[in-house]
Amino acid sequence: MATPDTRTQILDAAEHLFAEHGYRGTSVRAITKLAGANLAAVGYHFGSKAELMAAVARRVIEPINAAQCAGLDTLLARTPDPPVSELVEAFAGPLFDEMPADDEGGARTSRLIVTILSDPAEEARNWTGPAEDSVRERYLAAFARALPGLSPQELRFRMRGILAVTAVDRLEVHQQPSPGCGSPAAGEAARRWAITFLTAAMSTPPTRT
Amino acid sequence: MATPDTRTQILDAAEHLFAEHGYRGTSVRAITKLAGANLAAVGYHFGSKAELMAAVARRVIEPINAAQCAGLDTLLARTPDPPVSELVEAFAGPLFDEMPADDEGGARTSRLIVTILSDPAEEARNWTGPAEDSVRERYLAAFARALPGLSPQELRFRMRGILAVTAVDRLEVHQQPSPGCGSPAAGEAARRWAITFLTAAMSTPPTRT
DNA sequence: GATTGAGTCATACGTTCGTTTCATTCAAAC
DNA sequence: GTTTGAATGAAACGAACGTATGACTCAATC
Repeated sequence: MATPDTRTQILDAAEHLFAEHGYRGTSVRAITKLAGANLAAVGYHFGSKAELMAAVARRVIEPINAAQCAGLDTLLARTPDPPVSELVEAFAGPLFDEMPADDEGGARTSRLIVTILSDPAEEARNWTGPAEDSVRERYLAAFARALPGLSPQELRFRMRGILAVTAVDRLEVHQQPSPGCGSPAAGEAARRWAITFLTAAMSTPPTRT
Repeated sequence: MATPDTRTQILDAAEHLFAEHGYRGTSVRAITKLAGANLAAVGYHFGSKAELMAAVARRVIEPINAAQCAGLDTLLARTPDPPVSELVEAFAGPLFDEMPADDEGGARTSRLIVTILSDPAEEARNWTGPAEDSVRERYLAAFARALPGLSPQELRFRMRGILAVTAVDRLEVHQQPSPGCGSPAAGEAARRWAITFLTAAMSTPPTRT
């Protein structure tokens, strides 16, 4: 295979290192060294370290967002009121598809997503575009129809729960791998466990006030 | 009130800044400046920045662990088989009690716990002692009795879910505060939402295999 | 063959970092 | 009054950081 251009190699190296050590724990020098590129290449291709981080985040999030969007389209084409379980699967499924437990790239991706969501450095989080908000708002509306009587605040809380469970699960799988996990079967099992767990949580009646 | 000694003031300042900017995003100079102490005081009282972080983490986690432990003791003193909902409350409750959304110290604490759990810096991660593992194992056993038929792997998955939901919820509250959140009422609401959400998720039958 | 411009390179700049050193302070012990 | 030792203070260390600069390479264009 032809070696990719410098820009791509920097993106790959940055994705690897940002995922493992976070934004502040990764130096431009380490990135360019791993990429086999010159130190100044980051400035030339991306402008700054922060903009490189944004590019890395976009490249990872975009396919997940697209899959979530397409999944919702498919559901809504069939019925205007999809059941909770199918909404959960359409939303959480792509998070598993894009970070399979059985290949190394998936491990990096899951770790990187946690970084993007929780890194204390603002540079790691200030990258989201309108596309991401749009998808979340669409799911929010669909869940609101499927769960009448749930206050908007509690619904928001539950949607955060979906992200939390999927992201943190994938994180721990690779931080302290247990025997047998990492196989394709284990990845598929985790996916179904998550759907079970989250469908039950989302479907439960509103908290009595 | 008498001004606390330098050591305590450094701990307070470090807790504040580590919570807000993470381990790598906080400099010893910023800590000592906020504490009104000399730069060398950190080295003198704690040895290094990493050991200061460990001291901060211990001070925050210990009361939570103790409360989780005591809560389980109380339940088990009443019945050898507590219901899932009460186990969930005993486990997740202290996480909310120790980080109330309505006071500033609680806000700091919640952010700090997320830092401890997820900061990419190695110095912030590998600090948990055997006491923390012990409590988790005890809850694991109690949940296993309350949820017969659930495989150990799926139970582990669900326990991770509890931590994920509580931690990430408290994180986002302070990352993008929405109007009205931060009030005592909102903090109490989040606590009850979490119990509802997690009890339903934990109680659901095992995934069909 | 001269020109151009994107890309790469070595290098340096100014800053900030964690840590160390050594002098100084000051209340308690002798 | 002298000694002692914990605590603090001012200053400096070397290393690593993100970024900027200017020269060089080299295929494409004229």
